[in-house]
Amino acid sequence: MAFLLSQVGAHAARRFAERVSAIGLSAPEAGLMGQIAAAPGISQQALAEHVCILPSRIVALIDGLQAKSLVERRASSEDRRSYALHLTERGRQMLGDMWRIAAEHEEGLCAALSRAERAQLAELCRRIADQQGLTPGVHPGFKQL
Amino acid sequence: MAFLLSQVGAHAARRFAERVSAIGLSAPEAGLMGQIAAAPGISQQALAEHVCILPSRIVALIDGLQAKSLVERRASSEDRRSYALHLTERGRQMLGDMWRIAAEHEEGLCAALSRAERAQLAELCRRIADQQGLTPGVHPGFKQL
DNA sequence: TATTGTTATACTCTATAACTATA
DNA sequence: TATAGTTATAGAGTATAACAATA
Repeated sequence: MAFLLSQVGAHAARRFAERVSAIGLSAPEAGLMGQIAAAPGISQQALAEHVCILPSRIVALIDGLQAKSLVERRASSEDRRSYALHLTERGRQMLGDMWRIAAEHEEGLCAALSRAERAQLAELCRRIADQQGLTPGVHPGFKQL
Repeated sequence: MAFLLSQVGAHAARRFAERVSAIGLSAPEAGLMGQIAAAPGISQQALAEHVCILPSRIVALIDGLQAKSLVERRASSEDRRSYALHLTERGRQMLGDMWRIAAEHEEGLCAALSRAERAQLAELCRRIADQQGLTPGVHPGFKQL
């Protein structure tokens, strides 16, 4: 059963990655944009700690998002060492597309289940996630150790 | 919800990998040993196709398992190009340990759920897996394209 | 002295193509 | 000519350490 969960989960992640690649995003990029939207002005270090990615990887990911004009690094007012990360207008539009794609993905993935069954599945997964200490909204795919 | 599934699934995979590493196996190695046990004498090509790993990666994985004396490559009687893969006696013992670890893992992962709820979760996941065309026992973690 | 962002580096995983020996 | 196994190689992803600017 643990295998089954892992199997379905990996399949879901893979299909989502395929879908968002259509708008030029990788899954980690999409996840990071969601986190920045949820905490505008966050620093790279704080973001790295929150999603458990190494700071060196954050740099590369933000570089990519900045090159696509989806995220901007603003100078922080308090600490001249750090940046305040924000989505650009284009980034916000892209995030909207991303959520539309996520909804389609969800619909496709759960096609075999009724609404009631989907709610039931969500509740069981949520109970496991809570008990296992998973941070809501943070994918363990990025996690060292 | 798709995200939740992927999150819990990735967590499950990660914890399993940590657990089997205690007996010196990686998760792909453990999976491959299970497949060989289920189809003794299978060739590397057939194995590669079945689990959707590239033949070149199979070579490296089987090299590793052979170096640990868990798998042996016997000469095929029909086709001198191909090998027939078998678990060694030590490999069978190791697979037993692996199943014990998998059972512990399952118990730990589902600690938040009652027996009835686990069965319910398994059934819902199985329905998704069937409808999505996932091969039972084959993890999409190894899958190109 | 410690911290933020960054670069350099290494190791694994994954993917492609080319080679060899058989068929 | 096609196939099984193999090798070489290149590209991601991930981890470590070290560096410059600032605190």
